[in-house]
Amino acid sequence: MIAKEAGVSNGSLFVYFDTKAALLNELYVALKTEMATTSLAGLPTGGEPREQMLHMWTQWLRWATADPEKRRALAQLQVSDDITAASHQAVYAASSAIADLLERSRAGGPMQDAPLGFVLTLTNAIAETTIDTVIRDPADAEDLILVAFDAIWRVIAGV
Amino acid sequence: MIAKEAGVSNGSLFVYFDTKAALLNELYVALKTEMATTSLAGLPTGGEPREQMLHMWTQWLRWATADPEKRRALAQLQVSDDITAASHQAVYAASSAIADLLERSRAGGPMQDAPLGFVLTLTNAIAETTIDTVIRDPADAEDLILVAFDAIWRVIAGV
Amino acid sequence: MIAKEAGVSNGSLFVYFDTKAALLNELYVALKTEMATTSLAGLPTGGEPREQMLHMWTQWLRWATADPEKRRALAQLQVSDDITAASHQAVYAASSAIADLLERSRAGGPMQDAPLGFVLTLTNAIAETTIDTVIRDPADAEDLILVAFDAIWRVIAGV
Amino acid sequence: MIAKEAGVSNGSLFVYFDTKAALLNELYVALKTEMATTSLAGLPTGGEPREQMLHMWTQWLRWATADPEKRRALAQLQVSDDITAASHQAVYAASSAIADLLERSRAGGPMQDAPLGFVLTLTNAIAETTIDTVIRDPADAEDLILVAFDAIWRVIAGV
DNA sequence: CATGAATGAGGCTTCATTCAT
DNA sequence: CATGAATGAAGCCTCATTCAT
Repeated sequence: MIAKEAGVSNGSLFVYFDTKAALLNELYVALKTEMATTSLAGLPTGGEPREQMLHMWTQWLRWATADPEKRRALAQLQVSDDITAASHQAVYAASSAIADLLERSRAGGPMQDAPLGFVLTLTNAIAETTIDTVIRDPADAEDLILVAFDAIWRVIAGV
Repeated sequence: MIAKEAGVSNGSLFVYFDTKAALLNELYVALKTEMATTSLAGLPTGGEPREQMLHMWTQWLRWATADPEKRRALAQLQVSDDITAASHQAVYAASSAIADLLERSRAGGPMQDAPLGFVLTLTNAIAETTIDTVIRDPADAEDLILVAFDAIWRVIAGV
Repeated sequence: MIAKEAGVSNGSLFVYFDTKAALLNELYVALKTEMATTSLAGLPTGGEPREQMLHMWTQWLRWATADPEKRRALAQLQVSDDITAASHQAVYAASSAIADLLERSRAGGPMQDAPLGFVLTLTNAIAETTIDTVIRDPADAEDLILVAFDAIWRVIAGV
Repeated sequence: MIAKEAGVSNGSLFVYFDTKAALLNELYVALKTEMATTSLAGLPTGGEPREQMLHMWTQWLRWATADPEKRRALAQLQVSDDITAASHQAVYAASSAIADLLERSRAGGPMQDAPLGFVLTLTNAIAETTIDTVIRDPADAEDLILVAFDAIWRVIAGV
């Protein structure tokens, strides 16, 4: 199915990926990296953490809701047995700019002593829940995105 | 594999479940229902919403962390194409007591106008993130559970 | 499927038939016997062979076209590996009255020296072809039945 | 069983045939086409219809009796639910030369007004009955084939 | 005698992978 | 490097049959 969708022969897949799992892992890392890159594009430098977070948040949700298939793929890859710890680690590394932003945002807040990885996955989980809700019912997307941002900000910064 | 694990013949599976998908759907609903029931067991009646939420939260996390395999199964079932809308609906119905508690908890707070379903899935997502983190590294479970509870409470009640 | 159609449990089938093949054989013999009996009912005694044949022919086609499912079942049973030589023999025996009629009909004709079994199966084949055609397109049934009778009579009696 | 007989792996079957039914349909059309082609090979052009029919008849029976397994396969395929209307149609189309011959043969005879398809299946049925009889008891094959030809000729041309 | 749960062999099909061209 | 035929293990499911109740 992947070969057909890509318009190549099934054999060609194995020229570039040793196994199916290898392909899935690369896809996973690529999608997550794309997501991180897109979310951080044009981040207002020198701005307040909250302003920067809002910027990232908006782009993040826009990216994911614009392409529900990618979102759906990620949802399944994230829990798949095929994705190795190395891939998860690579994603974590590719998210360092986001981690930095979270680090600055939580400074002095109730989450300042939690493991950073926890704060990151928490943010991720809230974003994905919001995305799924928006995809399922795009009616009040604008409102929901803001409500969700206030929520995540309360989680991280506490205000 | 399921048949062997269950100690019955493969054919016997199909005496009770018409298809593999039917089995998965029943399992999904059963696990989620068990989770909801367990979380709500012994809920202090007449207590404050926050106190009740904390009770639920604690039991929820205890249930999930006590049985990582169930948690892992749920993680994959939740995003599986095999789970029908009817099953998701059944789970939603079985979660009405939790929904009630959330409804009371968010009264007057920043989430009071959001769709209840969104608040429910958000709570779920935060819980699962916490669970996964605890399972992966059970060292500081106690702390993390409380930190996470404060976070979810900020999300819902805003304080 | 047979059990459900019959409104009994699957187990009950095996109270009356040792194997599925046994059931099919009994069904085959029963259907063929019913067909023979019906075809010969009210045969004008003392009439000319041609008159008797026409009588049989008409009733035969009527029986088969009235119940296409039985016809279809017979078509498949006839070529099934499950039907034993004994069953085929039993059908042959149950068709003795038809055989007698054929014997009288072919006397002095071009088929008088052929094996009687061949004449019988030939008659059968022509009847079934006619039946299938009538079932598929019942429009000109009356005409076709007569045209076919003339044909079979030419085969047997040669006129 | 088919794969083993063919000396290929089971999976290879599905490289060439999407389903088992597709294979059976192709086999059915191929066998019938082979039969038609063989029967008509070397047809004496410009001869009398009767002479041509006899030629076809002889080759037809020779082909079928020479390979009882093919005959047996056809007997079951012909009544199988797996064979589609399209396949039956394809066979009909591949039999057009036979149909032509039948058309010429019945001109002015008692079958001239019957549906051509009926005459075709009738001829087929008589041939198959003859074949089965010959296969079962090859002793007097020569005689039977001629007796049967006279019969089919009486059916079609009436003489 | 009737039932229906239990069984396991077998059937059709998919699919990840290999490899000769 | 690209292809696609070939493979065979594995997967889901059906079904004839058995047997305890």
